[in-house]
Amino acid sequence: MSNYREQFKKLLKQNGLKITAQRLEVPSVLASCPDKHLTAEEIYELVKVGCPDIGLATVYRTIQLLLELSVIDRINLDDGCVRYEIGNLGAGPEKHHHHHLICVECGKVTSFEDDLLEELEEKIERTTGFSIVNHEVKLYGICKECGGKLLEKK
Amino acid sequence: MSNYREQFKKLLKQNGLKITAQRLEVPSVLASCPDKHLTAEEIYELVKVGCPDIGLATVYRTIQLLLELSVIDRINLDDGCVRYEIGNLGAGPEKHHHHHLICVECGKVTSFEDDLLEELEEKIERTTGFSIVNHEVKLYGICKECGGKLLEKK
DNA sequence: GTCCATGCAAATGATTTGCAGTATC
DNA sequence: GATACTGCAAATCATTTGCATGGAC
Repeated sequence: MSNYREQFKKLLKQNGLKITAQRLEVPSVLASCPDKHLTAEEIYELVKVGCPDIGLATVYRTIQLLLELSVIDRINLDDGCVRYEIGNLGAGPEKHHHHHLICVECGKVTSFEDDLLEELEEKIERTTGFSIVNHEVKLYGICKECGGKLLEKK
Repeated sequence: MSNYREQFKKLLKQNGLKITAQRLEVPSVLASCPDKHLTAEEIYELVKVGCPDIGLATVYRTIQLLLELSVIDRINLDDGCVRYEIGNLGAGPEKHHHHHLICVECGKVTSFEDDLLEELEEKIERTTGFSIVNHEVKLYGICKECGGKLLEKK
């Protein structure tokens, strides 16, 4: 949907923030590759296409802003750099998807269904009295495709 | 057990590595606070007590070594610095415990039972064909104690 | 005696910050 | 026109690396 941009502008206004080309471009880049998990540097390179004079510091500042507004999510794959992906604006604050399957063979990152986690969290809340508000789950393993390829080789 | 140190010495020898005071001191510090999740800097400060001339670089090098030998585990709580905790030497490579409950009120970090996760992982393997070999799970929320205190205030 | 390991200082790489100029409201 | 935002360069912070010295085997 292209009213994504309008929603975002409204969000900036609501928070007393100014609408600038830079602030529009960063989420636009993230939204254009929803499953890519880009680093700040990668975002910088892509943003420069539509906004050639932008500085890296502004990219970082905008990322910070977008995180605070929950427009984007931070992902840490422990590969030395933090990554970001577009969140689902307007879907409500409960709709995180900080849970990834990471293939140790090809590096591909995919998500899995929320509801599987909800079950786990319910059980933990019951057994520990800990009330869960957010999560970050990374499962490392071998994806279907790589598993198939490894079998072929044998 | 104090044969922990002997086990570790054996491990070094097996890998053709030299036994030095520094290499003995770092895991010793980690073992003395098993649930503390120390940063490299914190380890450095503690190691200096028994080994005053050690350099920070050696701490980092030793940590790297211990990670490779699976003597310690890395934990990233996304608070800007990586933390480490002693692993269970000799309990076999399958015994990770990279799954934590993090209280957003008091910052306390605890672990939860493995078997709850195993169930989740089984389900995911069945539904996605992804074969899981390791995990890092962080659940953010409010611990029992803080939950109680918050209720009292009302 | 031979190398591996260490300490120190300098290098690195991601991220942040200070500041003067610039654009938004 | 006031003030928030930006770009640049310098600063920061955790971690790594080069190199000459020192210690383990």
